[in-house]
Amino acid sequence: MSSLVLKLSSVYDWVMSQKLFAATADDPVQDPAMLRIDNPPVTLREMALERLRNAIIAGIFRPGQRLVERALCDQLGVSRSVIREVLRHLEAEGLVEMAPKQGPIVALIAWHQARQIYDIRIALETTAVADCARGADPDTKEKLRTVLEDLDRNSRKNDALTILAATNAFYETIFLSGGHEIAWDIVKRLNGRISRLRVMTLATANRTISGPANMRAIFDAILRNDPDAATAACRAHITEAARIAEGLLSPETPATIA
Amino acid sequence: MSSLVLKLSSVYDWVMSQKLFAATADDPVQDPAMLRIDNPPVTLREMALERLRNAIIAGIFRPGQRLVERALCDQLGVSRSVIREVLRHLEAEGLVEMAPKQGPIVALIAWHQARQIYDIRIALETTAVADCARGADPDTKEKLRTVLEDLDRNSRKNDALTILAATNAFYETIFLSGGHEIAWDIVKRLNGRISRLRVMTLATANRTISGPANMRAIFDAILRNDPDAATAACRAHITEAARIAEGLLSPETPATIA
DNA sequence: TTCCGTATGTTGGTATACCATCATATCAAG
DNA sequence: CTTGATATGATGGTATACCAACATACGGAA
Repeated sequence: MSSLVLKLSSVYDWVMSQKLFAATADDPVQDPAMLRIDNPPVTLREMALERLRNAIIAGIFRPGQRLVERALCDQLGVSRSVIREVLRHLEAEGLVEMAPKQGPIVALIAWHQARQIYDIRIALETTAVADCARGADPDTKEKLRTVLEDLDRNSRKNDALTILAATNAFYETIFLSGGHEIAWDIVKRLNGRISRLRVMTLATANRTISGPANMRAIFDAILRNDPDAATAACRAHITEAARIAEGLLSPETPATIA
Repeated sequence: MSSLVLKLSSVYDWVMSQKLFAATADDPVQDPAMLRIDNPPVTLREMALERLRNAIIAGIFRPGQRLVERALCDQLGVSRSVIREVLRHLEAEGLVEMAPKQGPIVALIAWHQARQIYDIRIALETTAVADCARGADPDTKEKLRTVLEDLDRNSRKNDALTILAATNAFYETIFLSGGHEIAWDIVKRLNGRISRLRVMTLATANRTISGPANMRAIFDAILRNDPDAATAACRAHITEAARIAEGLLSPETPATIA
């Protein structure tokens, strides 16, 4: 770990690949603002933020691990100003905590918190899928179909991070189709906080089977424009994930996952 | 506005009054960790964060207004490092946006976003009040009664910020009694983003009447341990607030409230 | 009068320097 | 062997310096 390096030199392509700009660019057909030159002022801070966030979510930095500022400076190749501003952002996101007298550490997650997160996801995601089932346009349905195909392909390879990305794409499509950008922001943030749990959950054998099955049930309900069925399937999906997560986390020490 | 000064000198008492530490100190009876000395490292950054956040929520800085870093340095009496880290935090909270080529501005709120926020609040708050109604202990009920009394007293004075604080205390009690700390964090943050709307909504005459009435209906339902009635009353409370807010915001220019 | 180029001042982005504090190690006294 | 005091190294908190880029104002030329 001491040799970990996350250099930012020549990461422009990487940044571009992260569709950082999806939030600002709408459908080119409808949005004349698409003509904007939009030379994106990719700042060091933004790059470092994405890097560090991904590193934490991917588990490169373990929960509870100290994030020594000067060490991060070396690893990322930027100054402390940048690192500290990034840490403030991640702190507000809940991914980093400030341990008293110690400085920043990767946030710990207790089961009673994870459970709340799953509950909130149920509340927000069931609303979103129901809305989507009520009025999904053909484009959305087609997109969901494509995402599910990707998921099926990838679920066989059992690459947790890839599956996670596909799952995110699935729900992102649902949320955004119903105009729930803010709710999606919240869910994204919450998912970041339980990312380790999600990876561990996916590693569970039966999860790679029933997870996609549940999502297909949601998809079918949306195709049939059946909000109630979609809600039920969504609730089942998250509830099951939460149950698996509880089995993984609950027996651990009283409040943390290391 | 140019003479605005938010000096931090000798604000220790103010900070203490903000119950910054409520999150770290639990019930002293149950929590032996309460014995900790806990010399709170009140950092300049934390003070500046609270100050600036409150200033934005209170409307001292208007939506869309530029937050020039060096000017804030003068107004708050701290260096740019502190200001910039605070701005990062507020940016992650959604209270501040980074305008391209311009720097930070107070976040604008469009009605289609405000509407989403009210919808999310309905999802989260109905869940919380239902849980509270299911298993509220006498202490919680007593606390709610006290808060409602405060509200009645203050609602006559028509001081929007005070009423807002009492309303927050009401819901905070409900959320925390059911162990929904994370949901309450989310709601708090969302409320910050629509704080102007909330103040304007409260200024509406009939709101000062029906708002407390709705909250009393929620309270009564909790007293009777009637989750369904509590849910309905809560939904009515938020829906009504949203309707008033829509009337205030919707006729405005296409996407912002200034 | 209009248009264009230059100069200037403001702003955010970045890096670095300094300081108080805390944790740890070392060592001496009991 | 244990306890306590001192020294030292590391860490976060804070302030400041420097720079590139942008916006604006001004002035001259067509």
